[in-house]
Amino acid sequence: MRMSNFFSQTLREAPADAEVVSHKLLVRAGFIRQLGAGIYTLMPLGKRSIDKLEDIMRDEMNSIGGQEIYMPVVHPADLWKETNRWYEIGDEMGRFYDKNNRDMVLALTHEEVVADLVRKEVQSYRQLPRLIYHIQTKWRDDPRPRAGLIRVREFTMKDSYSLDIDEAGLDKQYRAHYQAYFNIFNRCDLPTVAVKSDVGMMGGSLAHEYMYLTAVGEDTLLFSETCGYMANRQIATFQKPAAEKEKVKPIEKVATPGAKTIDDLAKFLDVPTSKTAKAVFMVAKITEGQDEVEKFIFAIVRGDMEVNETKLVNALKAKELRPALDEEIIAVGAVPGYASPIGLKDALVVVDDAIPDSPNLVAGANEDGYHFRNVNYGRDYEAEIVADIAAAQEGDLCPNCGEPMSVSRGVEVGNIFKLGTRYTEALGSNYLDKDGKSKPVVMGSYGIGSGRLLACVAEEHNDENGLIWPMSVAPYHVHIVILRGGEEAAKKIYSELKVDGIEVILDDRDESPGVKFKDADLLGIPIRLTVSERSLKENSVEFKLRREDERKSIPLEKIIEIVKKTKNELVEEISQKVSVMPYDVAN
RNA sequence: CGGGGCGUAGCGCAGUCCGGUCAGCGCACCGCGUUUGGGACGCGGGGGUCGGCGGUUCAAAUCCGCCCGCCCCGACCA
Repeated sequence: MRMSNFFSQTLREAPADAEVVSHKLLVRAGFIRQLGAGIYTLMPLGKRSIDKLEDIMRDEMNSIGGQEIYMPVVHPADLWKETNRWYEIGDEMGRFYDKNNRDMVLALTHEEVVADLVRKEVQSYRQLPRLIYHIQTKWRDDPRPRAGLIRVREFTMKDSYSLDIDEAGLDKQYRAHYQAYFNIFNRCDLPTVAVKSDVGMMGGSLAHEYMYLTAVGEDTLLFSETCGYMANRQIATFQKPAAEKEKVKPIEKVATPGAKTIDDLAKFLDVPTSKTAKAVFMVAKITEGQDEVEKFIFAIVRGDMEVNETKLVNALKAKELRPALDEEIIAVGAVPGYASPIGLKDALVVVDDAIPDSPNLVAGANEDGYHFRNVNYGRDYEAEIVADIAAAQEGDLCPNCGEPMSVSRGVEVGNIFKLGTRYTEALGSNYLDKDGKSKPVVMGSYGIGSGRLLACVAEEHNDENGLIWPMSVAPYHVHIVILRGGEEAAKKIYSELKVDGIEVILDDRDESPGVKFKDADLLGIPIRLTVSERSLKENSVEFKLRREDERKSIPLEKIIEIVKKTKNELVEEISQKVSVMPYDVAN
């Protein structure tokens, strides 16, 4: 490609909107342009890199038996009504009407379509197992897109779907993906870790997320350096410090004027926060069939802990959870700041599993300015649900090894889910087994967002001068800078490399050397050649790797060979990063 | 959805408090010339409904109201 023909330009300055480095550089280098919040155009360079990522995904999917298909972005809502997700999913779903006023859905994902396909195509156990995948646009109307391509609303995803006769078959395909995903990320030179995750809106029994650890990530991970335990904060568990065993004491009302927060209260009564009960009021939307009901939730954790809303949602099997309004709190007979589980009406009480083991806590008295001492679960009040609803925090003890855990931020670049029969049962996607019995197909679903992956690779590989692409992801292999006097020789090298299948940018623009070098650094093509009068005088070409400072002088007659060899070495170097990862469900 | 910020030329910004030569600067872009190994220089030039609508006023980028858009934090989410 001749740079004089480029559609995109480089920018000396990044848009003020861009904050994270991958966003700034991808825009400045001309890989992407923004159209709206969380909506981006891929420019020619970006498109080429995305194609490379997607081809790596295809390769790995094919190698575990995947067959590529292509499913629509626009779905009739009926299908989503059948699985109930039309009702369960909120604003995140893009909905519209077609000309006949039929409800339509913009695909957030494709489980429904797969299950529909399966019920039409698969009749017999002889047709299983299968693995299908596609690379397609999704629309998820995320409340807060951010950080360039890292979190967007419209995005392309590779998603695969495994189809099996039973759990054992699913487990096999799940494990195959577990490894294939590491292969994909390694082939993009992106370090990732797999952590167990919440199953979220997908439903299902087991899920892993592939996290790229970076400060710009929006997920928080808890991990133990001692044993290697790692989990998303959403589901991370921890060993809760046991409360001292003590005799249950009689309940006692105390005046606590002005002590509305746990800290105030602990100070005022001179007790540790672990001797208090923290009340959190939420309103949950819970789906009952096609109906939605709102329930007032009174959640209680010990004063030294925080409520983890994901855990709470899961404990409640709720669709949505929001903080309760003051008037709602008052309506159930509670007093904000002095709330108590004792004497509530119409509230669903959920207590953390550390509460029943924690005697004689201080809790509100449901009366302005008063608390109770020595409140005991079981004696003074009961809960509808007792579950782990406390959030793990830095320093909490690892559930595995008991050592204090650290936290890290990460971006989820991929995920794998054991869906089971959630969708196939809902849609009647059954097969006949050997005994002629009808059974639902067992599904798994596995996704990788290509744009997010590109952004993460950019985030990982850059310096103050620009991007530094791994050979496998680079839009071009070689970048030739023509300086004065180098025109003819450069064009000859360009043509010869192209004939040999090397992808080359030729900077034939009428620009000063400084501009050309700056742009070459910004674009981050792995190999740079500089052809000039100066180098030609010595019958040579300057050769430089983007990631290194060293410049070499290569004789003209050897340059093609050296470039090809280097390109292959860089490809090989990346493939060396692919290795077998231990599969650890416990983690 | 809550909190904060922003919207003036393709990009980065000044001007807005205090209404009136404020339609401006740098980069980018076009022409000519010089320059040519790390974002060159000179001369000349093109480009903006000042996010939109409404209001106040003799006069609005500037004041008021409503709306739209974008970014950040939180909630939420893959």
